[in-house]
Amino acid sequence: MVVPVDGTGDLLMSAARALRRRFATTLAQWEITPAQGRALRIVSSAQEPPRLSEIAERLRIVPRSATEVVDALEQRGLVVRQPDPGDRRATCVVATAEGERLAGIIEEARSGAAREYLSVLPASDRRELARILEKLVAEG
Amino acid sequence: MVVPVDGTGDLLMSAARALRRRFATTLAQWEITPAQGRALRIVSSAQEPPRLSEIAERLRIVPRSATEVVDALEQRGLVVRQPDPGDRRATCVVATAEGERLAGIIEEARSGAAREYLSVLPASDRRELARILEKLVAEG
DNA sequence: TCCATTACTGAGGTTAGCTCACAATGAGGC
DNA sequence: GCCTCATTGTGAGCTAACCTCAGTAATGGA
Repeated sequence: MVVPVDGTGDLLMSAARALRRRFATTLAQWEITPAQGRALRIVSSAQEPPRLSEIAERLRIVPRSATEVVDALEQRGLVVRQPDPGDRRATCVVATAEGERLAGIIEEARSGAAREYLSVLPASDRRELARILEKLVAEG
Repeated sequence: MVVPVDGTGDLLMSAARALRRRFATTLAQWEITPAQGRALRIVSSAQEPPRLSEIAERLRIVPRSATEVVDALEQRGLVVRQPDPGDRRATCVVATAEGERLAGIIEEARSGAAREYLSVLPASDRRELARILEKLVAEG
């Protein structure tokens, strides 16, 4: 029998899983899949309208699959495709007003869920956690 | 445009994602799916051989699907089904010697990946991180 | 005895990913 | 200018891993 070593890695995964579940339930309210949510976030938070291939890259899926994610968002009126002015092969994806609005709501829900989840920690621990994770993410 | 608030929640998710990716690549070596890996872990780390329905519950899948996960593990000689001595309707799943061996190897890979990933932090930060996450997971 | 529980099986659906092929476009060499 | 090759998005079709629903069989408990 393998003795479970409940190491820091497992704790990290557990905490992230708990947070993801909380967030997923709120996300389900808008009948939006995780990939669609991430894509909308990418589109609405970008300085320049990202190309479809860039969205694919950031979602870590192949471009062909990103096409469908964007299709879904476009069908719901959250984004529109626009020809890239600099390269007529490419299409840029921009958020509509409605898309921006929903992205804002979702962002709020996301940060709300995180705030709530982390609220069991004293402020000093929260600061400490943020500092350490920042270092970890930056280096790793 | 939604301004991304790179809060602690996002950092937590990023760190976990990075860790999962590292681990997934090593896991793929044994041609084992994530669900199979988790099931094997459940089986090999349990005090008592878990029932199929318990495995399903812990994997958060329906029993019908757990049957197939266990089928796959059984076909590869990693686990065997045994009638539950206390309730002959139920079947318990126990790891074979080979299953225990593989579970140990995977566990080692998992903790190795975590150790490597966390190694960019000084020891004091690692301790602090473990302490805080422990509290977070316990409370949340 | 009768009903609930536990698991297995088969059929069929859904979802989110994948590859392959192709048309349109861009870009560099001659 | 033209030829060739790379890039970009997408249609067609596949797969893996879930799901539901319906049915069988054995067992447990009131």
